[in-house]
Amino acid sequence: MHLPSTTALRVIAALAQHGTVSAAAVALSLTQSAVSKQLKAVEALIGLTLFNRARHGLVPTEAGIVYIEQARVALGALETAAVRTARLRGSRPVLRLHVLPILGDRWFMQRLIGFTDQHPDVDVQFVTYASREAHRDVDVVFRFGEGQWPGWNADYFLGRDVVLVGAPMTLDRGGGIADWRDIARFRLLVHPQTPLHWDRLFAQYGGLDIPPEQTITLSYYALVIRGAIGGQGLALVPRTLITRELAAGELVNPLGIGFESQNCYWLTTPNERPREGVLKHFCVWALAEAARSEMPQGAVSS
Amino acid sequence: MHLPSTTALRVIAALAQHGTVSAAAVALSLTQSAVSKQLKAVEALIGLTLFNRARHGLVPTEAGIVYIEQARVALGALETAAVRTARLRGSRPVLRLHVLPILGDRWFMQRLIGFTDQHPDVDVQFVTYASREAHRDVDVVFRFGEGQWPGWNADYFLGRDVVLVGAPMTLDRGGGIADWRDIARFRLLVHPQTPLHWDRLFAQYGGLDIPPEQTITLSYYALVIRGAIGGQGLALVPRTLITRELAAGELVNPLGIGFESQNCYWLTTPNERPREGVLKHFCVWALAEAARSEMPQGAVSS
DNA sequence: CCCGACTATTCCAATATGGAATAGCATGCT
DNA sequence: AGCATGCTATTCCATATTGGAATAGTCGGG
Repeated sequence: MHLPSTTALRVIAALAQHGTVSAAAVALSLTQSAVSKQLKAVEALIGLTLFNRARHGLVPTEAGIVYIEQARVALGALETAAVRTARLRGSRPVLRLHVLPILGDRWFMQRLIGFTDQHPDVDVQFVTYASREAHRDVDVVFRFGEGQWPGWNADYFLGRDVVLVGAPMTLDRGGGIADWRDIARFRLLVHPQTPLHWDRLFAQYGGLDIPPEQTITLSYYALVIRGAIGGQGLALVPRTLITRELAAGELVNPLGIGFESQNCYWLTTPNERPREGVLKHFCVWALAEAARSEMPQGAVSS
Repeated sequence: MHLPSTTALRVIAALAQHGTVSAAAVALSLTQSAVSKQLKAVEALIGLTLFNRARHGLVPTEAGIVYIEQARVALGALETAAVRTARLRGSRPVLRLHVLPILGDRWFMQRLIGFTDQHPDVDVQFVTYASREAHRDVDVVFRFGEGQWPGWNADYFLGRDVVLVGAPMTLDRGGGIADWRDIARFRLLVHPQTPLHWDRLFAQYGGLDIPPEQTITLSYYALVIRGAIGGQGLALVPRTLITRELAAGELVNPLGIGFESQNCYWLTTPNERPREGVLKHFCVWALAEAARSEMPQGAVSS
């Protein structure tokens, strides 16, 4: 039997992550056409549909879920191989970063060049699909949580400042938001890893009951943001991840509603690996850059 | 960064298994040229040598060991994906076999057609690189051992009959074997999973001390057999695996020396999966075919 | 019923792949 | 030494695959 190509695997993973062919194409630096064909090729190979073509993008079928999972395992293995051999090669210093996809897309890609320009000798490697076990290979892991991980040194990175946003169209159509209670008139986009965000918000303002059918759960942050832009409903998103959209007016934050979240992004390094040399430079740079990107005035940039 | 192609991964895995470019090429149904190029491509990709070109084949470097391991993980994931989706497809009955490479190469490939001819509707799938965890996906696992696996139903398959063999050239050069004690004059090829075979043989005949430096340990059975054919020394091999070589005179079994091993190949099925329908047919067929292949008269075949 | 936001398809150029033949390189035998 | 042997590396070339640009098709919403 024929095996899928590695780009096919990347396509599957990217589709799962971004939810649409076009978005996946951008993420992979391919055209929509190429992605569409790769997907079709894999589906032909296994004789099953992997994604149901739904209204606003692709939804994995049962087979798709299985395949996505294994594609990630395979890609993870290749990443692990690359990282471990790079360490063996040891020609130039290697910095291995484990970055959650959303951070990679929305924060790192634009800014990392600032670091690599200063340190052209350093081989910066991204690890995205790695399993937990592969954490021992990396120098820095960016995590989402409350800042406590045994054996890891954690610094607040970004994302504490969570804001309520929606597309202008959405707000208009729903009659606008003049008071926080108006939120109840909209559909709410939920991210499974942070379902408590909404509860937290309502608690702050005094309570609000939203029936579950008025929420949409989207498996990736990227989808939540896209959904909000596309007018699916209101979202709660760390402000730093959408500075561009806020600046461009694609998303707006009515009444400045938001809160400080306990759950945010942290920069963590293994305790046993002291932050020195290149690693130290990187941590200092990343934390400074993150702080800068959270300052309101620094937020306006393409 | 570019990723290796999936054929490159298969090449790496096959090289690790067969130890030479040419043998790997045969196993993959490619030319030696193609395999050589793929290997070179991967080495260029990661900037390291994966195999040291040694006297009789390729020996993995440190980087090679890492890479081989991850290539197997990646291929295993793809196999798992294929198997699990095939089950979902469910168009025609699927039979998933986990087969050790040596059995696949030396026994199944030639005989399986006898089964598929009788059951053209059945989708027979091989699983080779699968992790232990993936065992739950398979219908039949061929294992090497003593026949006891909790939760598994085991039938003796083949390989009990272990014989001492060497290339005719080897035997001539070493002065022939007129008595079992003459074994001490030869180098012995050892397979790490069955190091006790030699002890077992010597015990049977009354003891013999072989200094360790007179042995060569080869990591795969395929290499042991190849080594014996190539004149590296004497080997202890299940007779069924080398019927062709014995018939062709490439290997000879002086004096008929050999013994019944406790460690041999077993056909096992999970207890919770009753042997019925296609599964039953396959087990019956495989066991009968194995028995037939172990009969001396049945042994002569190309 | 058209518009917008998608995905699928077609055509074509660029690239990668794999086979056949050949060269190169050690080793062991005479 | 010198040749035969059993490998791997390289070159050349036909073919298959890939990916981009443009185009067509699809679906839901105002």
